[in-house]
Formats: sequence, structure tokens, C-alpha cells
Amino acid sequence: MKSDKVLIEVDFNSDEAIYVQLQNQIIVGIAMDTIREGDALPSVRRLAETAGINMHTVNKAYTVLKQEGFIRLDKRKGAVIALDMDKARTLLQMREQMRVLLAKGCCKNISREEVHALVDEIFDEYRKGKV
Amino acid sequence: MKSDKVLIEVDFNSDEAIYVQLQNQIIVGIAMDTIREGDALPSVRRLAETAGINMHTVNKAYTVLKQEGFIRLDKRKGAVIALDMDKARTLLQMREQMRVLLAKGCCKNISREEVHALVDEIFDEYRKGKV
DNA sequence: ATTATGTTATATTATGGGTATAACAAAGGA
DNA sequence: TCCTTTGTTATACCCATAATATAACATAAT
Repeated sequence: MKSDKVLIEVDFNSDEAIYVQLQNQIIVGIAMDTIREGDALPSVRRLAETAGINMHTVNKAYTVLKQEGFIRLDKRKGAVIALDMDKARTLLQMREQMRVLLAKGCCKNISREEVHALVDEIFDEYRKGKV
Repeated sequence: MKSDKVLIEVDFNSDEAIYVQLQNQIIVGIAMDTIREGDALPSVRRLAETAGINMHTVNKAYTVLKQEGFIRLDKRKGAVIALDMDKARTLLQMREQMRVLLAKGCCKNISREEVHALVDEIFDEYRKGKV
């Protein structure tokens, strides 16, 4: 029916859970502007079939994405990109993750400037066509 | 025998694995300069007892920390802080984690400047007494 | 000798991830 | 009206991992 914009690829050898891989690829897809606000994601059954995984695995990914404020689940349209702008909650999550991540870097003598450069480099990939 | 510098506290209600909690607290301890190069960590049995967990859980944490280049395991002295400076490997790990983390932030309209400020804030906590 | 260290082995329990069916209500299309 | 598709829920099963519980071993310090 509709052309699927997001190319989801699952690595079965990864130590990362499949439903987490789905989440991350969708989130990165939004950040890179491949998928936009209002766009519909493939249905749980369709994505499960094309990715070669179970329906419930997709459903779990979608449920968490809804919980985290990235999509809206509609019984008729399916999963639709709908971003809430709860920056405070997101910043708290980022702070916790960053605390460990930067501690590791700090132990290995990675400088503040190197981290800033890394942040800029990634941000440049995401902000294509925006602002 | 020796006063334990690191106060390890395990949250049994956390969704984070216990051995990961141990890793992170030790890494943050190194970054905050609470533990320094050459310092000895409590033995697997001692830390297991004081933290109220099993010996093998501590052993797993130590084994991974050794694998990641944070400590050295000596049959006589026990676990000793010994940092290898493999910045390249660490930067690769950071890049992967950052990619997802910044994508989330980017979706929620968190600006590049806000991330930089967050990085600086955390770095200031870690660099106390250094440089 | 005794103690304490890391290390290895085996076994058990509990939890979470993933799969396999199945069924339901709601909405849309033919 | 009938059929399809949507999310949603429930149940059951398998498997990998986390965590525990003992036990034993070689090595090194006291």
C-alpha cells in the first residue's frame, strides 16, 4: 500500500535487544528527517513480516516509543510520528547516560574539546535540511 | 585491613544489572579522583559481603573492567586500578552511544548548546583537583 | 601451616527477550 | 453487510542471561 520510508534492519547477532534496535533506528530516522511529524510507520504485523521478526517484538518497540513520547498509536491509522516536547524529562535521561559515558572518557584522558567535537560531528549529521 | 575508599551501593530495584552498577560506580569513582591509579579495590569476596551480593557478581564486574582496560587483576594484590589509554576504542564506543542519545535529544528540540552545557557541567564534576 | 587472593566448575532459580497462536473491538473499504 | 486491517490482550513456550549457592584449585603473603 504505502512505501515504507524507514529501512529497518535487524542484527540477530547483536547483543542489543531487537526491540531496542527498532526503537533506535526509528529515533535516528526522525533525527535525520527521514521520517517526519505525522508520517505513519508500518503496522506491527507488516514490519514484523518484512523484518522477519515476531509481531509482539514490534509491538513492544512501538509501546515504548509511545511511552517516551515519539509516536502516537491510532487504531485506524496505526503508528504515527507525534513528538511531545518534554525537554525536562529528556534532559534528565541524557544526564544520567552522559554521566557514565563521560566518566569512561575522562578515565581514558579524552578531553572536553574532543567530546564537544564529537557532539558537533553527530549534530551535523542530524540537522541536515533543518534550521 | 585497608579502608575501602569506594562506597558501593547496590539498588536491587533497579532495572540495571548489579554487575553493571558496580562497573559504573567504580568508573565514576575513578573519574572523580576518589580512586586513583594504583589503588586496590576490595577483593571479590569482601566487596560481595559488604554489598550483600554474590562473589561471582563482583567477579564478573571486575572481569569486564579488566577487559575494558580500567583495572589489573593480581593474584596477590587483588584488583588494582590500572588504566590503559586506548583512546581510539573508547571514542568508538562513545560515538555509538552518543549517536542514539543525541538523536533522542534532537527529536525533542534540545539544542547543540544545551548539550555542550551539559557536557561541561558533568566534566566540571569530574575534573576536581586535576589539571 | 594458615590465610587470602583470583580462578574455575557445576548447579539452581528468576527474569526478560523472543516466538507462536489465538482472539477481541474498532474502523475502513468493497 | 462482509471482509480486511488496525491496535490490543492473553496464554504458553523456549532460551539466554543475571544472580545465587557451593565447592574446589593454585598461588602468594603472613
